[in-house]
Amino acid sequence: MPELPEVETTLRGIQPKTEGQHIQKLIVRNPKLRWPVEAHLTETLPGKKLSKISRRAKYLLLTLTDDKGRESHLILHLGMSGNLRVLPQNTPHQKHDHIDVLFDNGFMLRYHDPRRFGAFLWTDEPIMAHPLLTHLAPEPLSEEFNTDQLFQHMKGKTSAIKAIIMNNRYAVGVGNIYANESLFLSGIHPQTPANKLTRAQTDSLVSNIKQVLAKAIEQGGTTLKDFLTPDGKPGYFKQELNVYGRQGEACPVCATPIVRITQNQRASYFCPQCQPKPKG
DNA sequence: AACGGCACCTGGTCGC
DNA sequence: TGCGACCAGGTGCCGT
Repeated sequence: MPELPEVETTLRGIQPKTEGQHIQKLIVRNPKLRWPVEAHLTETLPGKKLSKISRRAKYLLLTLTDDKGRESHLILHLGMSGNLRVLPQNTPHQKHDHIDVLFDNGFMLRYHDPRRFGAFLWTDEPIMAHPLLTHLAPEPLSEEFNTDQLFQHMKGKTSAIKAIIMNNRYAVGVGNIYANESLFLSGIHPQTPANKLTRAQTDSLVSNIKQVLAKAIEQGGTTLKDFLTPDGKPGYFKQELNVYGRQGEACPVCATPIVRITQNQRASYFCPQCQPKPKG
């Protein structure tokens, strides 16, 4: 499910009933996620206060504080199929409900993930020094993600622009859906070598990435099949999609049929008229 | 150093 | 109805 807007939607949904609450119990039904959920967490976490929830790229960062004021962190990732919901503690678990974090207020945070590509990691080291977080590009909705820095990165890069904006080193939060949509809005063919983009194209792309992500957040993310917000509602951005999943349909701008190709084992969708193939 | 491909999983859909 | 092939919102890691 989750690109940045879905993670942000999840964050906003779980915050009200969990932030500031004390952890009472941790239940791990299946520790086999992308990395094993450490067994000691069922003893380590109870008693700590969930003092703050934040987001870095597609990671959710849960700051925990113990009774001596010492901080530690949970690093959560939803992978391809994960979601988090806040539920009353007596809610029966279903298939793929792998982890419950129970709080003192009677609610729990439930992690559900059929494909188990997600992560549930804990660290008491400085959070931003964590190896999963150090190499990440700036937040896409911040000033630090801008034309200058992306254009700089693209110099000498022969890989396709779509691969670049989906690479955590150069842009974060942009998954397959929003990569395709941003490139469409900027009229850039997804296979264009990064070093062939003009500065004006780069400027347009940066701007459209920001706009697409911001608008998707406003709409509660994109629900393709199984993404639900923590309230159990789907995201409404799907109706805004111009090209993703629309092969054969008319381009909303020029009515040319949308084309699907495979790039780096991922589907790319584009309008061959609005996004002309680069020369050479 | 840069790049492309693989792996990790389950489940839904499609064609035969 | 069953079965195999293929597809899916991510990303760290490995080999070239």
